[in-house]
Amino acid sequence: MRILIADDHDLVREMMAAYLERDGGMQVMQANSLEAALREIRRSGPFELVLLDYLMPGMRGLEGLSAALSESGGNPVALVSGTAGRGIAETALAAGAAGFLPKTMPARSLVNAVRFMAMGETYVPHDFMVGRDEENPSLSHLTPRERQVLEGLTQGKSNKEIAIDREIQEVTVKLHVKTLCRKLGARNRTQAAMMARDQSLL
Amino acid sequence: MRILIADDHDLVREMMAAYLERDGGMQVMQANSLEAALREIRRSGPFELVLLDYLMPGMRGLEGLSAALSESGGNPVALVSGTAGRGIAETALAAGAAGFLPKTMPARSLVNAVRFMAMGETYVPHDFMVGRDEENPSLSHLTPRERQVLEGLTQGKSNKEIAIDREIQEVTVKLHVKTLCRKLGARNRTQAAMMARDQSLL
DNA sequence: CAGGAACCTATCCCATGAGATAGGGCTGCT
DNA sequence: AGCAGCCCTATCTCATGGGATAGGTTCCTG
Repeated sequence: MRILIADDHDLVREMMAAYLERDGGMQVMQANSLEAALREIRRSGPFELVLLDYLMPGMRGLEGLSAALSESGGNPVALVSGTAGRGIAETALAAGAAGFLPKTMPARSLVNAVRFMAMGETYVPHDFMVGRDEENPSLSHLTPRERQVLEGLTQGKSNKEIAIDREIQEVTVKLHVKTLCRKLGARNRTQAAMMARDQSLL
Repeated sequence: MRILIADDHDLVREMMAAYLERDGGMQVMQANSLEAALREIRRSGPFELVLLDYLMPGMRGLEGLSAALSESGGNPVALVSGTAGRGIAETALAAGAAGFLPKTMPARSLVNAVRFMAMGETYVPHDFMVGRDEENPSLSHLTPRERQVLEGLTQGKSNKEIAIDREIQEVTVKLHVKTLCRKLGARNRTQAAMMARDQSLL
């Protein structure tokens, strides 16, 4: 079985590769950025599974996932992350990911999960999706525009800057900021930005 | 050689343990939180080296490091982190850490680094500390008060709230915010907060 | 077609943040 | 004593953010 692991944390990636090769008998290729991963997919053909780290140079949220999906033409692509919460996981699956592997999962489940996904199934740890539904905002209730505005907030931009970026009026940005803060339970833009960053909502 | 790895990312920790046992011939104990690590140190005696993940339940910045250091009585304790920058590394070494291992380091260096630190030496990847000195703020130029205010900013607090917390006037907080933003190169409070969080300055 | 959802805009109002300027007090160092 | 650095405060601008209300569009779905 040929798979590709893309993660900029050399330590983690190389150890995962060693583990999957030794305990899973797989052939593992590696890349340390999204760009390198795409190049590898183009170069050495389709993989039975591609694992992408969620926080990696070039990923830009879930854009990288889409890029990898279209590049690997039908073959499964899954996300790996140490920090992202269910909000990300849900969005990733909706965007076509084959699965989501939190780094808090036990190592012994890894080989099975990889095999499972390579067979075309969708894998998410059971205990990862259950639990708090209301308690955890999970940004799933944010509209696309609100997400864009929130992205601007995380970059410390002013309403005016965001308005220019998105080509809308400043008042409209204010509206989105207000509703987005309400949905997230934040008292102001800074808190909203920190929550987004903390929970890796974006 | 007996070492202890404490990391809440089961996947990463278990694979590191497997790697060090197989390729390094070491005996590796594990813990998934600071508390568990301290318990393990007390229970199964001193280790030749303890590896602590920087972001782990109970760590509270570098408090966890100090706790582990005093608990393991003279034996070396090192930090591992995927996100922290040189600001943290410097502070950690100053606080008595035996070394700092970024997760971006190559896996093959790991065994050597561990052996090195277990012998009482201090290990930090060379390419990690060099380079940008001015470019990277590293918060070392912030005064104690400014750090406290920055902490408030990362919690999304208003100037008034911070003023009450620290028992100073609101105007004074504004002054600190202004100078702190200048030092960090941030254009506003939100950017300053995000920079602090990004680089794990706090 | 009616209703909902998401989006956009406008106009007010008040609170807050950002910035400049000008002090005074304290500490530690030379 | 003089200086520098840090901390605190005051007063005064202007810009920005936060919030309410009201009304408009488009698109999709029952």
